Amino acid sequence: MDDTEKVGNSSCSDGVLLRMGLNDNKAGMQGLDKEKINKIIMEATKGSRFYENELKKDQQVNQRIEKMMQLKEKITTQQLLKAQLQVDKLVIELEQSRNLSSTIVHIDMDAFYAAVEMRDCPELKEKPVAVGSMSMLSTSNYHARRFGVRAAMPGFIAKKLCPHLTIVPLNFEKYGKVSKEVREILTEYDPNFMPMGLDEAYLNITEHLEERVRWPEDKRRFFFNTKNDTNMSAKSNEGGYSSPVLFEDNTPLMGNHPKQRDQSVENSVIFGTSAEEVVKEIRFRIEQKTQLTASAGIAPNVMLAKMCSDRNKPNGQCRISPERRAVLDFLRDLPIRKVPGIGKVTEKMLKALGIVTCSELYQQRALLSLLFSEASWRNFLDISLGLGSTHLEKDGERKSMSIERTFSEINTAEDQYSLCRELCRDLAQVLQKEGLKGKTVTLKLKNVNFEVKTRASTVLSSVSTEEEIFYVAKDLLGTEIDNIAPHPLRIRLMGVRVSGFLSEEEKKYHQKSIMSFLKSEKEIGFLRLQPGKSNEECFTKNSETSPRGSFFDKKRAARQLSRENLSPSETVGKQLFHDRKSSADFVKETKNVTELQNSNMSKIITCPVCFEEQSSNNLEELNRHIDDSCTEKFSQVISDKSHREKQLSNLSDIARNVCMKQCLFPKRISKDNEDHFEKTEHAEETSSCCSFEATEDSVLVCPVCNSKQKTTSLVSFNRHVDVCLNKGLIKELTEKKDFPSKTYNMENSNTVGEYAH
DNA sequence: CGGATCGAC
DNA sequence: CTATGTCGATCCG
Repeated sequence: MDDTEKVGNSSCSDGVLLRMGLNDNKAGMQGLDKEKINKIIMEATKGSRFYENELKKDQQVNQRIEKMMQLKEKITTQQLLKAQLQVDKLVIELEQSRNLSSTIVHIDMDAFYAAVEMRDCPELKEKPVAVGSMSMLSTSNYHARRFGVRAAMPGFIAKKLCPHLTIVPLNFEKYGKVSKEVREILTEYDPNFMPMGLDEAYLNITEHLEERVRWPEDKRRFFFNTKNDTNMSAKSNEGGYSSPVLFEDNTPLMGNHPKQRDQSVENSVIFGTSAEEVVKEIRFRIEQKTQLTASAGIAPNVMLAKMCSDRNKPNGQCRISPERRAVLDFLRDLPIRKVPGIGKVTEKMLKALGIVTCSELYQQRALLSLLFSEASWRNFLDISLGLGSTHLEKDGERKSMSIERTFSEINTAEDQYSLCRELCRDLAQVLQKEGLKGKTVTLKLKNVNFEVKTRASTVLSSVSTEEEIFYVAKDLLGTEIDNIAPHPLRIRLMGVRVSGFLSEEEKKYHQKSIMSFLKSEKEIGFLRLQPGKSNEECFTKNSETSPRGSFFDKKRAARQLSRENLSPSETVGKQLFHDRKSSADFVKETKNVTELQNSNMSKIITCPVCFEEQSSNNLEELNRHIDDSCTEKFSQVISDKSHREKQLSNLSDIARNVCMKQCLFPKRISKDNEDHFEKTEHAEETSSCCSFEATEDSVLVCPVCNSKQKTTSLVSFNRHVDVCLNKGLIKELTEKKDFPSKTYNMENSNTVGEYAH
């Protein structure tokens, strides 16, 4: 959305509020200047709980900056030199991998929600308009922006800035429809285009361009929608901008092709075959179809395309030609805040280091590699080189699903619990619609002082129904209520999230193991932990002898849990208030369940492991089902292998193979004498799948320094390998005489890049 | 794993 | 009166 335009100047200590107000004020136009805007905002804000919290957050950021500056002081020129060598070696690699062959387009509808509302209500056309409510605005039109009215600003403050502002409530259904119309156009240019919200999308038009050169003119001819003509020209004048005829942007619409000025058909236009022409065509068609304008960016990668579309909005487009030089020129004076992924906080931190533009980001690359995490400074480096993804990766599987609501203060436990239940119910509904179950439930609370807390709990088996989610969430909530007692918990927001879904891969693995399990006992020899004995015997034995933390203990815990959870849903529903479960209560509940089971009432029982409702109330049958579920659960544990393989993919190539082998076939060089279950010994010999369990306490050898690493986790092992790799790299760089040929100079280290100064 | 934070729409 | 809702990523303990 073009109205999400990043604003903010958070470098000054009182910058908290500035981010809401800054606005270029076109000279001579009706509106307010920055100073006035900030004054009004400040008056409306100061003293509020919200403001106090903003100040608090701001101080936290300042502390982070202080820490960073202290770290910076400790850096020696030696360290900086080493870092420079290391980073610049990487720069060379990155530079070699630069790929300019794709054409990525970013389409961004102008002030989308506001534009739709204005289109549908001519009354609004000449007025300042915002979409949202008195408490929060989603967007504003350009007229309103001149008063400092922007997205993410509460409506009541916007009203103070601009008393004539019309606030239109959100109407997502309508925006969805319009969005769909736009997408129908986009899909013709890239069937795999990637929508980002309702008003933005990325397209990879590389293939389209290849085909298009062979297209006859007729395929590139489009007609004006004469019916909407008047409407349309009014539209491109949105907010009083005296902009022009369609496509009077940076380049003339018709380009140089003589044939493009086709007069034979009065009300049609023919577009050329270049990327610019394609994008003009897209914008033309969008406007003809929806009466709304869009801005666009064309560039060799996603990041650049996004920044590019920002350049000439509204109703304009911009292209970075696929040349290294053009990319670097574009970036040279570009403020880092314009870069997607760089927000208010990062901007402020970098500003503390004197970094404002992308070229400055490049100049400080060595320093940044010492002050920031690997992921961060690598990202900074990519940004300053103008590197980004050259294709559109379809987003992966969903990782979490959540729901949250803001309300006026709620401070009684009773209301809080019923609210929590309601959230769980609504969440369960959408969760089940997508057929998802997750193992982690997170409760989010925001108190009346705007302080946010999250509390999570991971359970053994995936949850998805209202009851299951609430069962976990209510305890999290209870703990928070208890923690603050005797004060009441005064909240203004509550949210519930479920995460930890089985990935598609895991689902398949899971399914497969169930299938083979059901198919025949013989075929699942790998599951059998002790040859010659049945699985059941194995499980029972281990559940008695295995050390704490094992799956079998968890199973037992699950059974315990089941006694609480087995109560039929109505009971669970009633037991909710103030049930911090005194042991007496617990006994009562348990007793109820026992009675229930003994009686022959036909109630629905929920399996504590798989959480499926069981029609039978025969205890034996139920227990058998629970055992089966546990077996299933066990195969899930095995399938965790794929997780670790994913982690391994983060390792360097050299390290990965070694590590992979060792993880799959761990060689136990030494081990503590405690906590070894027999199971793993057997498992190691019989199957690599089971042996994975044993990896936790095995010894890995660093593929770089060859020393034995006793790891408790792959993460720390990875860290060690990384350190070793870095050491090796520095050594290599300092020892090699032929590389680099130039001497590195701290002050002026532009040996690789091309930024001036 | 859990919690906080950042950033995007 | 009155400062969103949802999601993914990352960092740290």
